Amino acid sequence: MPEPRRANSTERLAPKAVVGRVSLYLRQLEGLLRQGQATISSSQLGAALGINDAQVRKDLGFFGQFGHPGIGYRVAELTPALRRILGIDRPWPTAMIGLGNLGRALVKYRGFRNRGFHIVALFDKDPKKVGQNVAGLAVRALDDLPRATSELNLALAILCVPADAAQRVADQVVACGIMGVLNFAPVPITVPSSVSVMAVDLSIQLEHLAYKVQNTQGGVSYAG
Amino acid sequence: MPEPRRANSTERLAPKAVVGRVSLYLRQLEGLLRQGQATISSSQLGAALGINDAQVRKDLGFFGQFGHPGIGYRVAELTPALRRILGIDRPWPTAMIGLGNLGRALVKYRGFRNRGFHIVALFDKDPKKVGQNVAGLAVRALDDLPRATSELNLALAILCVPADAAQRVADQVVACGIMGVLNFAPVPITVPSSVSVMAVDLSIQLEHLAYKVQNTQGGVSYAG
DNA sequence: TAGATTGTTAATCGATTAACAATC
DNA sequence: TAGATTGTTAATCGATTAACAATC
Repeated sequence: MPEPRRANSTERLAPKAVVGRVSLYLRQLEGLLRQGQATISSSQLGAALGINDAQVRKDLGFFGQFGHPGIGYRVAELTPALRRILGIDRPWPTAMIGLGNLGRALVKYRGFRNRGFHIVALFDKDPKKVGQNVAGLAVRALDDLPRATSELNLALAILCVPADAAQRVADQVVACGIMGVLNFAPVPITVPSSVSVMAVDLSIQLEHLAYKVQNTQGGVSYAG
Repeated sequence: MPEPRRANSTERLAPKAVVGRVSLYLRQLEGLLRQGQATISSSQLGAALGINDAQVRKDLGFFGQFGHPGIGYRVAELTPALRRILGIDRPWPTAMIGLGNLGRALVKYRGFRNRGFHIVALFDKDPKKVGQNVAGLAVRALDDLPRATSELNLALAILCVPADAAQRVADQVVACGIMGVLNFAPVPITVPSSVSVMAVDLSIQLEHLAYKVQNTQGGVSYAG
């Protein structure tokens, strides 16, 4: 009976860590839904992910009240609620910019389409690449970005360009009215506060891994 | 004159956030080195990255004393010190496991090799892929992993396999004695505490972006 | 020397966890 | 009802920032 109450209209953006965990909860719930499990408690949901039960409740509490005391959370109820919160209850027409190795691979990557991120236009600066076909889409010139943005209603852009081009391209993206950028270039980009950016810095991840391996007890060196 | 003093022998693993920022400092310093700048203060270094000067000093202080009061940090001194701290002052022979779109792209990606991560062996379960050549390396069967690990001294593995294979492959990787895993599979993997894992979850990043775009003032919808 | 800047301690801020009344 | 579990407040823990003596 209790329709999940409206989220907090105070509308503060949730902390990064909270949003990341909500994505994990959602994945877990999608699995439970497939398995046909009807309800789950915060402690069960947390245990599966190594997260404290109070944390699970607090995280969800950030967005509203979704649980049933004595029962837990109804999987069929919480799952769509979290999809709505994350904004993946609808498609996101997305541009891929930069079709080097990484860009081409991500265009073909299934994981994005599955979550509603539809790559519908490809752009590259290199005239030799323009016109090429990648996964059924023709690569466009970067100049074509403003027109394509309005025609295709592009909302997001994935940036897979070299470091020295990243800021310039980001400026073009912003000028077109695109509101979100996933930045794979190994350099931070600056955008107006109305535009959202998430950076995926692969080298930094790998450096962090090297640090951990080097400093985990037992050491690493074969020479030791 | 003051050779950077030995790092904290107490050897606690630095917090994730600290290590991430140290990677950023290093990149910044490498740029300064190329430009020939001799010294930099914590406030200058921080300003370039939007980080508080006290934070910069505290982060570096975690690993030792590298600065010179009244002067700042000598670029030519701090740069190699940070490389050593992160463990990228030497090559890391790395295996790529799973040669779908993402795996193949990452094998060709220059950013890894530049930082000392040398992908020297490729593995896939699919017999049709075994023997194929990717970027000059022949794809091996997964069964070949133990032998290749000792022959090539493999220290790290990059996992680009589907979700349902991730844990099984991780177990094989651990059994071979590989000490670090960069996991691109959209599912957390469990490994012994002596093994390090960094997860790169592309869908979670994109979901976070959708959340931010949806909840940033001004909204997003064309219907609004 | 005077000015600049570090390394580090103390103060602040934010995030996680514990505890428990309210509720099914 | 008794047992389970939520939502939320208070307590704890950790990370960031401010402040400043020490130093070049």
